[in-house]
Amino acid sequence: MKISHAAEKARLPVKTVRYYADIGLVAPADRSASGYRSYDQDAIQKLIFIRRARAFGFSITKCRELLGLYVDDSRSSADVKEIAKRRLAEIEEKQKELQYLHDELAHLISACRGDDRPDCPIISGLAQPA
Amino acid sequence: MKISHAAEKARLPVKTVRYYADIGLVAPADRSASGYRSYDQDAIQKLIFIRRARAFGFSITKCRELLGLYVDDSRSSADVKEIAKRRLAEIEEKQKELQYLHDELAHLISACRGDDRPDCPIISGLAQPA
DNA sequence: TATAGGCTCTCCAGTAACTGGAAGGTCAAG
DNA sequence: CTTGACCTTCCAGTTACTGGAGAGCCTATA
Repeated sequence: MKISHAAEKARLPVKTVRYYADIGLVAPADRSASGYRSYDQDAIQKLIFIRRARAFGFSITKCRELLGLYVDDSRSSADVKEIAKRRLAEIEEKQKELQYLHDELAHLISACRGDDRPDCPIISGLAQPA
Repeated sequence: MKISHAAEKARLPVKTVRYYADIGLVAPADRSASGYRSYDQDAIQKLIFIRRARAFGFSITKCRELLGLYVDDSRSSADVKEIAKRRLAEIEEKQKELQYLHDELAHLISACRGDDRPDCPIISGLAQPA
């Protein structure tokens, strides 16, 4: 299967699939005589796996690690769980930050009349050192 | 005031302050005879403004825009409010995404026994095309 | 006065994870 | 035989810095 077909199956841009091959994340199963990358079912499955893991916010490095566990039939589920739990903690941290940001910005916005006059609590709020 | 002092006042890394000068975001008030950047109160205020806006997730481009409004005494508060509201909507969008991610990952984690055995719902969950 | 240290300068390269584009090869259809 | 859609490689750009090299400057102390 040529790259565009594989990319479509995995729902990834062709450029990205090529990039993943370049960095040795997901190698094509083979190359045609003319140098075209050729993907089989197994490679496509890995691409899908990566797309999903990326959507969960796992970095390429973590994806590499997870992919290693994915292909390793002898891995323990504890290893995977550990990585996933750390990622979950990161997500929760990000959520807290975002909530804080949201509240503060919403507060500034609600304090702003939003009229023609230059007087603006958002601007002055941002200028506060805190 | 030399750069390290200004950076400290604004609570930004020196490298970043220099970078902001390079990209024309916040220029130093002056240069010493030997070429050292010299910052005054006004420039520091702008640096603080930028740090805060960045912490709110405004991009450098948006910061430039906001800084323009910040120094422009004739701007309307409506302009600022519009930018801030768009930003708030983005934050809320991000929050929804993150919540979805959180729930799905938490679900996978809770389904995983986390023992020595290779059987792992997280891995198989990630391998699903959806 | 010499020197040591701590600052500052510029410039270059690297980060993450792609994305866009140029120049050129391949392949099937008409 | 040509057209057009695909494929290849390689280079550059994106965002917002960060690290480091190599060199200049400034001040305090021996």
